[in-house]
Amino acid sequence: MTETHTLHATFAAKVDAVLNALEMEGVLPPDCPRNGVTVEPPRDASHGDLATNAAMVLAKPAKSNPSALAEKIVSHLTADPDVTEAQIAGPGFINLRLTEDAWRRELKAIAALGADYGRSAMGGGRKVNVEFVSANPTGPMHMGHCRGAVVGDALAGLLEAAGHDVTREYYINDAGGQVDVLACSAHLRYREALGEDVGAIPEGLYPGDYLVPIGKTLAAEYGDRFVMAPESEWLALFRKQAVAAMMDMIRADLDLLGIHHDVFASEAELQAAGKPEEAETWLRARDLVYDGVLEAPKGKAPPEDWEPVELPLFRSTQFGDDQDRPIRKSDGSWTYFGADLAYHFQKAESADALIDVWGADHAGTVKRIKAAVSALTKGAGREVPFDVKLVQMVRLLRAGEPVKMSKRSGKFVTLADVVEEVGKDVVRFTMLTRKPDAQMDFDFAKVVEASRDNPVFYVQYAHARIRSTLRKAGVEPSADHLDRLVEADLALVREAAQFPRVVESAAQAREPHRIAFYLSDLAAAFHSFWNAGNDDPGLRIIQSDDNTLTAARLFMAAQVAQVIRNGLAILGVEAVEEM
RNA sequence: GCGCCCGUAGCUCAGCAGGAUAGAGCACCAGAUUCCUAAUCUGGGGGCCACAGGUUCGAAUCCUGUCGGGCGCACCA
Repeated sequence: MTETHTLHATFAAKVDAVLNALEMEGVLPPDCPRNGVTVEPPRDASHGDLATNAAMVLAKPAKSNPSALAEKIVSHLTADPDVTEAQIAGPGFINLRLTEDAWRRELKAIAALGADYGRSAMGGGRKVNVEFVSANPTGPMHMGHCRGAVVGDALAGLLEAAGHDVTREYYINDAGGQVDVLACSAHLRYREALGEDVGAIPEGLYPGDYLVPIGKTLAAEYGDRFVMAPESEWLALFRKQAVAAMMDMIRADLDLLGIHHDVFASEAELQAAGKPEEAETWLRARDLVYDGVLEAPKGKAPPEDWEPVELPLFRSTQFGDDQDRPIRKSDGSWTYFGADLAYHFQKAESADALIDVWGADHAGTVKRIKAAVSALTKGAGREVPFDVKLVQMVRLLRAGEPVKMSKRSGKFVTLADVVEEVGKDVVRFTMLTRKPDAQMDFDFAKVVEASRDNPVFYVQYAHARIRSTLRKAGVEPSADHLDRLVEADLALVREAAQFPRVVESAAQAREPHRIAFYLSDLAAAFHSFWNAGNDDPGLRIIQSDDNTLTAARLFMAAQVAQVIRNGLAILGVEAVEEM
């Protein structure tokens, strides 16, 4: 816990200590649960620096009323040398005002911790597996994958910052029908590479040009031996090579976004290792899998080829799902779900918690997989918490007009195109400026706009302003005379000092977008401070006739920049030095 | 028909697992540049938090129902 000596953490601990003392005095009952107690800045800054709801939350268990309990808490808190004022307000809030010195010390703490300021030990080194992207290995990444990729990676970064041991994982769906189609498409390109006129790519195969180089590679390697050969001779081979080539492309696309997975897990290898059979045997032994016939879909006209078939079904209805779900197809091969439950069980063996980041179009499958993971891990004697984060679709716009895409022709906007046009940092930050479960628009024109309503720019601009001032000042930042700082400076320090608790609460909620919103707030506080220097020259950072004040201001500003940099780093965005 | 997500200012969205008078940006109106980046800032108007009940000291937040929008509904991943 060495890295949590920040002001917010310190005061949370102090309130906790007061509650301990009250417990000793018999005011509070022993072992009273305190999870509802918060210590955070009040919504209205005029109320003070910090506020706690402890008296309201604990009044009932203490068999007292909020204001009476608050009085007792306040009498302890006023004894603290860092507290100048402790007042009871509203229904029982306790508002604290801290000494200016406490904030000056926090400024030094930011400097001392540097890039580590904001890191937390909250996670206690728990192992969290975050599976994200997991795009089918049948082509390059397109914008549909982008948001999940960024949100997943930023979530992983956030959990790391909050003290978790994070594994970034990608599940390669290399065992289903789609990769057979890929292999057939590659075979066509292979024939084409050998000089055959294949004409238009038939319906049902992947038409994209990206398969042309695969065909050439296969032609160079195997000559014409597979041109007339039956599918059974080349399918597995072509599938393997095509998938490998697709994964190289996908890895390159992810690299453009600065995303690097620790583990790439293959569905085909999982099946080859017999993992789904193991899971099935286990589930059958507990009557969680049985052979049954599903009813035709209700409400809508059933598909033309629908027919009742007996399949091995997982009892997901026991866990709130609409119907039981097949784990094998009628030909005996595994369904996606059948393999996926075994895969999640495998992941759970080496993790304390699992998180999947999925596109919202898979929302309908959340219940069954959560049910299966719960059943399997509980059955193994160690239930592993499992969370599915759904990210909504992104609508691509160009100056307000939807960007047209045609799936049939294989023409879609690739991730590489977008990154090339607007840059990695813009893509990443923009994807995090909306909570993931709301649809969002991504407008090529707006995201590169240099204005207040573009948060990417706005935050970067604040950082660049500070850095360029530091370069131009001609005075070294110094903490020697922080007593020269005035209220306007300290207001900025208070905002910067929120960072550690923002990281913790964002990590707890598993919502990286909160970091992005906080950075916008901090940037706004800085721009406001900067412009205050227009009206009052005494508030400018550089005071040509006063080197000690300049040095103190530079020190303060440098720490604001540090916090912006640290926040951006969690999101995987680089801070710029100038604009 | 069923399930999931969503409904907050004219527009785009926050709202920190129930807290104080619901916030920001855009747009609109009025202002600030002999000065470290005005690519910015200051002030103003603008709200039945879709609607109706419920839970409690207290609800935009939790529960139920209604209305409205999006997505998904057999061996596709």
